[in-house]
Amino acid sequence: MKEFLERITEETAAAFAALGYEKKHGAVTISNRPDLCEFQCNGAMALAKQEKKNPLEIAEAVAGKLRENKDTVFSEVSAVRPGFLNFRVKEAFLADYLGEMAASDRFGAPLAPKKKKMIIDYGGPNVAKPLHVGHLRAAIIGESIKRICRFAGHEVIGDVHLGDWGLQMGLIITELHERKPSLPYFDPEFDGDYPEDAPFTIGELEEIYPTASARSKEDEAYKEAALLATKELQEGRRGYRALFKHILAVSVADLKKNYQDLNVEFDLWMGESDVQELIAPMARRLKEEGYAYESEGALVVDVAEEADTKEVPPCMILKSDGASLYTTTDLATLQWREDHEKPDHVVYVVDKRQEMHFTQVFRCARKTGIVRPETELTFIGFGTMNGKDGKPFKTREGGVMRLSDLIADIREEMKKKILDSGRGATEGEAGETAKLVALSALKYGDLSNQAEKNYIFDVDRFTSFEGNTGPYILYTIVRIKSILRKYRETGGTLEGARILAASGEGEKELMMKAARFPEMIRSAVADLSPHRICAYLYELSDAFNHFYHENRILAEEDEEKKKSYLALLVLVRDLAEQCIELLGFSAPEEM
RNA sequence: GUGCCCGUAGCUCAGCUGGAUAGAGCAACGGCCUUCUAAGCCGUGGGUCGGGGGUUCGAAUCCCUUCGGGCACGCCA
Repeated sequence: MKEFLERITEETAAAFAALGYEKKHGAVTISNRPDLCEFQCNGAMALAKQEKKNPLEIAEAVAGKLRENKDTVFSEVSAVRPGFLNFRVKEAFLADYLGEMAASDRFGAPLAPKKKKMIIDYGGPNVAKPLHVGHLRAAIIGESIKRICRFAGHEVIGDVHLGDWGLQMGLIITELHERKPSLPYFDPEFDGDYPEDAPFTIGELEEIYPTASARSKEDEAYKEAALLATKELQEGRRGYRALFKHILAVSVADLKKNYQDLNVEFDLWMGESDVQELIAPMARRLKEEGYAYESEGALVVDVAEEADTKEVPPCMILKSDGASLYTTTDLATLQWREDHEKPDHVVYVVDKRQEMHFTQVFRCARKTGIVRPETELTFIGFGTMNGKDGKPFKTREGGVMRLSDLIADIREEMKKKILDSGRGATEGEAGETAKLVALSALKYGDLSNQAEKNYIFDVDRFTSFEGNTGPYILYTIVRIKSILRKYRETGGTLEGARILAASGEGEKELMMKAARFPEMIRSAVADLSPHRICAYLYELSDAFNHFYHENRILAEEDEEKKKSYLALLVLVRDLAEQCIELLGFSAPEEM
């Protein structure tokens, strides 16, 4: 189905065309002066410049043409001062449009013209290290973008892309060796089966790594040992590979639990270690085919382009000591994806400070044919999460905050508020509701800011139940659900209910907001921008709350009208729940 | 040094391809609960859109310049 503005624009465009002007001048937009009109068209002014005519005369001619049409969607058309065309639409037309939306399984939202296979890379956690707030934005934004793309009709794979290779593994192995030297993993002579259970818990693992990391900075011999262990692991030493598998398994189980708390789900749990065997052949090929050459001892590929306004350094494939780096693994990962998934589009949701790195990787991948020429590669860089002081977010003690602690704090805060609200929730109910509300606070707080900008992470503000927050959105949905429930409980049925032409102002406002859902989705999909959805959701909620205070829905005596109100509520509830689903959280029945 | 991003109300942020009086939320103040969840609603006060030029009938929006802040610039990830 067509978007609401498209429908209206068809009519104005036809009027422009009938007068011998280009159709494009008929573009209608939402009014920025709601006191004067609902919609406006500014085309007459642009046209006047081009035709060297009086804009008001053109506007008046168009208005006249529009008034000739008896089946018009407009209830009011006027041409005003410099050359604006102002409109109001017929309530019945609006109601019919909403009826169509309600009957559509996707509320009239457009499907992407061409279905793509996409991979969204938005994890990046390190094995053996707890998730911290630095991983929060990638998870929240990436998850939402994944859902948005799926809603647009694409086939989407979410990839966690674990950091599971490198020195950190050697450090853990070395520290473990010190603590439990008798384990069979360290005995080069051992050729039996290693134990199935890991010789450590996630708690120990999370303590072992920082300890080892700190010690390696002071103890040269220790560091040497760690480097050696890393090398031996990479060369396939049997006991170390077995330990590595344990570390990975224990860590991944814990990560999954953490991501689950965020309502974030990955389809692919690949990591850097999975592409290691691709590196050597890849480097060899690039060298043989003349893409890569030696520079200052390292193997590099030039990726600078003539149009560059800044210097783009060569893309480094191998360090001068022959070791791989971040770039290498990312290229190998693209290679793996090409080989196994053949995606049409790969999207990276990563801290924006890594933009240069991805520019290099993308160019190198294209130049060397690691990806096909038609494969789209997109970098979505998000800004830093700062504390109230405007500096990167830290705990009160100045350390890095663990994600699990942050979530627990917010849940606790929410639970307290729910119990204090005096709505009679039990301890257990409050706890469950608090989980949903906490998630809405956290995610909405993040997504309502534009991803690419830095933002102030203010727990007090996000967990506040007032204003433009996740809890406010949920509260609005819960209110609607409550009314619908009450109606059902008193034996009401919505059989045959349909949305009638609005009779009140708040009602029409709400209906106009609802009608904008399809165009909002289109732009959110086009820009991969969850922030658009938040803005819409807030406006929709706001419009509903106005309507709610203006009308006593269940007490409405006109039965047809009451049913129409309720049908509208069903649509608004469904739209709002579709929106929060795309943002990655959900609403309780009561709160 | 080179390049990118940001600068809008006391605070946190919207403002789409330039349009008619720059919008929200918080904070402040004043109202509205015997009636569908007051976690709400209504109202009041608060802005030379960092500064200066320019393009245009019209600029927060486009161009130039300047100041202030952030970030990135081959062997970390």
